[in-house]
Amino acid sequence: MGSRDLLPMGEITRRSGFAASAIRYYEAEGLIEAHRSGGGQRRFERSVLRRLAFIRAAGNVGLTIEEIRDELARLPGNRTPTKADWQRISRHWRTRLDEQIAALQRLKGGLDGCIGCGCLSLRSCAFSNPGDVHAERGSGARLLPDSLRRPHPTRRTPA
Amino acid sequence: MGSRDLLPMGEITRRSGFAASAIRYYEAEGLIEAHRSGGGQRRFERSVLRRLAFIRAAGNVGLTIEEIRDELARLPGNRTPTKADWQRISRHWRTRLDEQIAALQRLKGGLDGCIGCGCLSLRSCAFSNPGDVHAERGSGARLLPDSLRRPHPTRRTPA
DNA sequence: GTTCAAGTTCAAGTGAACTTGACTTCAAGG
DNA sequence: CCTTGAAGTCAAGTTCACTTGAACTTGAAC
Repeated sequence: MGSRDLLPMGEITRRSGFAASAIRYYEAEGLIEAHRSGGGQRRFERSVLRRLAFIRAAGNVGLTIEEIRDELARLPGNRTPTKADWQRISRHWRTRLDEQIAALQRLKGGLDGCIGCGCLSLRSCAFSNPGDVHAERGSGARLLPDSLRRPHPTRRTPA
Repeated sequence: MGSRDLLPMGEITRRSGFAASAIRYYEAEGLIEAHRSGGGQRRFERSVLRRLAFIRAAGNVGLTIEEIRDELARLPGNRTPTKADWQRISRHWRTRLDEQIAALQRLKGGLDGCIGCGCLSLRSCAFSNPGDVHAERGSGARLLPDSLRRPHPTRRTPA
């Protein structure tokens, strides 16, 4: 079937909601592919709209470009994701989401306990203990998994 | 009571878990205050440990430095947060956490519906519709509130 | 008095995910 | 042919929350 009717940039930006610069960036990063017209203009296959939808969804779930690239790389070629593809991916994302939800609920639970306690003392408040009490190497129960700990580029290993 | 026994940097870093550079940064940003010794060294009041605990907690909830500064600014001076302070703040955070949790659950719900549907077509998949269907001005149901939409510095107004 | 860990400042770097600027070129209409 | 708007490139800029490095100075202990 048709490898004809390729879509120009404008169509893609309009239908995907991404800025042209983002589209180019994704191409440069290898998340999507583009053919070229006689002059150097990009011409996209219809399937990149699906890829872009995927990218947006994955981004919303909190995957990095790197992770998204990996995930996409497992879908052979431009193939429309199969049921199996989708199930694997869904599992991945669901796990992530479950973690995030659980983390937030733990945090909220701690907060409930805190209301009106006037604490926020370093030793007793569930919100802030990572610093003082069992200080350095956070072995104890982390309230937030790294995935939610504020995507701090450099903070990674607080050293 | 003691406005004596001020704490030096090392004590603060040890007990708060923040790096010295972070402490200095927070001072520069006006989140905390410091006295100075004869030479120029910082001497902190005990209360800044509480402030730092607050900062860490707030950061974990996802507040930006800007927001934390605002919140702190409402606590008069160095006053130990009162019950009322805490209740207001807790409400604020709880709201935010509730939003975040709800958002993730909506997302997960959409994902459940998606499993095995083989969709991710731009028009039907709950995960990716913001782009295509009701395109531009996202008036429809957002799956993710801005608070979770990936703190994208520049993405703010996708323009 | 000497030593040296602990402290200081200031400028510059980091990483993620794009955007912006400063042009140049393409493609379709008149 | 000429204009116009959509598209191209490439380097550099942006935001956030810090960290890092260089180049000193302090201050508590011996």
